[in-house]
Amino acid sequence: MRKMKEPAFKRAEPDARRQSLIEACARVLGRVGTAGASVRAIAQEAGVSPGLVNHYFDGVDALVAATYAHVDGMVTGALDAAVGEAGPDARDRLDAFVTASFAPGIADRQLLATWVAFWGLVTARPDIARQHDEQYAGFRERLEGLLAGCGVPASELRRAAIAVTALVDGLWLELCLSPGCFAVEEASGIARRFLDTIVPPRPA
Amino acid sequence: MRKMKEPAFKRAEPDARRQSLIEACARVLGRVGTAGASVRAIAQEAGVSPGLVNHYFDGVDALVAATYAHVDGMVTGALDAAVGEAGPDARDRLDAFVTASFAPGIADRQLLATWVAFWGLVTARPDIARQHDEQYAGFRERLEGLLAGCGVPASELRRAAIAVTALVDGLWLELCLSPGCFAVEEASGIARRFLDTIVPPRPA
DNA sequence: CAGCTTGTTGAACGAACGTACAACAAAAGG
DNA sequence: CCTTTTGTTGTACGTTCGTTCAACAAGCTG
Repeated sequence: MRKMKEPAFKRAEPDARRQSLIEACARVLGRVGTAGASVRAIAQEAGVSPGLVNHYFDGVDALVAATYAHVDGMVTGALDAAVGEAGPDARDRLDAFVTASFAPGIADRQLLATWVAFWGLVTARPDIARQHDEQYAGFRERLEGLLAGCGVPASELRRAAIAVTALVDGLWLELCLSPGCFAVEEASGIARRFLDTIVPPRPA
Repeated sequence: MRKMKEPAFKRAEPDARRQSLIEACARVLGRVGTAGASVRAIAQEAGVSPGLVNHYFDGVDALVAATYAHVDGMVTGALDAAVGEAGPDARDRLDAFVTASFAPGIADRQLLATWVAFWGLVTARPDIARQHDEQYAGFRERLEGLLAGCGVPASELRRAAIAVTALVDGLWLELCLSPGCFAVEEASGIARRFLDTIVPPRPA
């Protein structure tokens, strides 16, 4: 029987390889936390050699930033999908948005690890702080659209979006950090009740 | 002129030394972030030799955990002081509590750095997760007391405390991460308005 | 099949890390 | 003043880190 010489490695398109490194980074962050997310650990998780990380990213920080952007995009996609499935009613769409924020896979400790790693860079790196500003503004803008659809007056739109974002983020954070403290249903119940206080009642 | 031989170092009581190391750790975390908070950097900040850190703490993680506990105690003290200065009215005291959460020195990026470093340990270390559970429960309990004083019924106390904590934490977090996005006054305004919706109106 | 392009490897390097420990000296007691 | 105690030092060790780069091979081209 002839021994087939297997290829030592497979080539990949730059974008695909970048993607696989990002996903490996997210997995490592979720498993061992910020401290253990070294170039070597991430490369091993992705099944490639350590040198490849520096070939695609300027150091671990840049990879973490890219991972944050990617995970943020995934979350945004999941929330948009939930809004899309909610039907035409504006309030139903808003409720779907906040409820999906606490769904399993979103309110997840492993996901939080990516956020925490990113926040850890904000303190010392102005460019990372700017990236956070932009993505946070994007999230708020999305929420402003949903709130406007529910009849929140334009003059209060900004304040309402900041408030809802803060409440959802705070609930999400504690849900990730202390999953046993309160249930997902409690979180979405609290958020919905809060929405009742800032959204005009729907016409009966 | 006789040259005085200055002492090469000064001894300190164990508690005082521990305290100075904790404060040095907080300063280093605030300046260079989680990644740069090494044993050597913290020891240099405290003006002592590197070996002393391991003499008082079982590694950097334990020091970070102790720093978190210390900073949490300082914040609690500041909030309690604000409540104490607020006078006898229950609602005034509650307002003082949440307003003080956004005061300069509390909503501070350097303070956030300690929190982020601590959160980074929660993912991988169950004992750290338990410590977070306890301190978070303590914060919530304190808030439940203030809410009860305002006439929030006992059956809703738990839910209300979770909600207020989440909103305050969410506002505090974004205030630290993106100080330019909205003002401190906006944050406390949002929080007070939220309190109006869960606290029974005071008797006129 | 030969040649070229380039994604990928893996070792090598210096720097920084956590840890341990023997030597030292400051403070206290006699 | 001498002895004891112990907080503190500073070095040394082994490990792990990020980074670099010459060599290699996979896959395309002709």
